[in-house]
This record gives sequence, C-alpha cells and structure tokens, in this order.
Amino acid sequence: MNSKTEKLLATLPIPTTDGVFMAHYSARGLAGLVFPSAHNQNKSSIATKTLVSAQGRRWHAVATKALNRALTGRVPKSLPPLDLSSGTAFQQRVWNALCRIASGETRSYTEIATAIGQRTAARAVGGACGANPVPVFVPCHRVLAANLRLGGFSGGLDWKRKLLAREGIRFSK
DNA sequence: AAGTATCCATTTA
DNA sequence: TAAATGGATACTT
Repeated sequence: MNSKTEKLLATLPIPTTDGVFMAHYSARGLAGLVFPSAHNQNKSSIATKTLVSAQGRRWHAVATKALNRALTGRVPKSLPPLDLSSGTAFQQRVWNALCRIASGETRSYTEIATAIGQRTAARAVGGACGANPVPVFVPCHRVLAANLRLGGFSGGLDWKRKLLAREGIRFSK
C-alpha cells in the first residue's frame, strides 16, 4: 500500500446486469472499482450522494455508461479519468501497459514484464495486476499465463472467465 | 503431468 | 531487515 493515497471524495453504486459495483472517486478521478458482493449490494450509499460535486457526477455518469458497455462486450466510448496515484511506480508502469492492450487481445505476464523492461519480472507483474484498483477499465483480465492458460484473478476467476468470454477471447484450461 | 528452481515487488513479522 | 507471499515460468524428471 501507499501512505500518500489520495483521499476519497465519494463512493457511488453502479448498477449493472451483473450486480451493483461500487465506484470510489478521488479529486483526480475514478480511484477504485469494486465487484458486486453481498457487502455492497445492500449497503446504502445515499449519504454520500448529496456530497458529490458536479464534476464527480459527470465522472460517475461516464463511468456508469462505460462499465455497462464493457460488461456487454462493447468498447466504452469514453472513460472517466482514472486516478492510479495510489500505486507504486512499478505498479503504475504495469497498469499503464495493461491499458494498451486492445479489447479482444491478450498478453501473457511475461509479455507485460518485457514491455516495461523487466523480462524476468512476470511474477511481480502478477502481483501488480492483483493490486489494480480499477478492474475492467484497467484490463487486468486480458493478461493470461503462458500458453493462454487462465492463471489467476484476485477478484475471482469466474469474473475473469466472464469478462474474457464477453470480449470474445478464447483461452485454454 | 508433476516436481523443482528461480523470478521480483510487496507485505508482514 | 528477514521471511513469506503471490493472478509466473522454464526446466527437469
């Protein structure tokens, strides 16, 4: 973790056909996205709603639309600004590399490692992927292990399979 | 198809 | 600081 993490301004729900995601916003943009869970399904977030700035509402509108598009296998027309300042330098390099993977494409952990100039750091790349605060938009799910094996996924392998399937990506095992 | 050795940033003790 | 821990890989049975 990082001590100079940007303070969160609001947490808003994003309803989708797959459940209610939770979006965390900082002053810089979307700083976190959480998969639906029993925890946030019932949780009322109405309290924070009235505190959101006009800019925050705008970001949230964009994020909501983008997430719903992404979950239905379409490419989002536009994304809200992402605040990845909470990550270490290494993690930000990895996340940045992930954002360059086009929808429908995949890379291996080694390829990402090579892309950021550390061919042997595949394992560390895996760690950075797991630390990704904004899944889906930062496409950590498009990273497969060597030979297109599935590998792992912090947010649950079911999600990884589902996201890949909706982008028309094929993988083995 | 399993085991083993080595990889590297982060976390935890 | 040192040891443990992952969304790994490549090499060796």
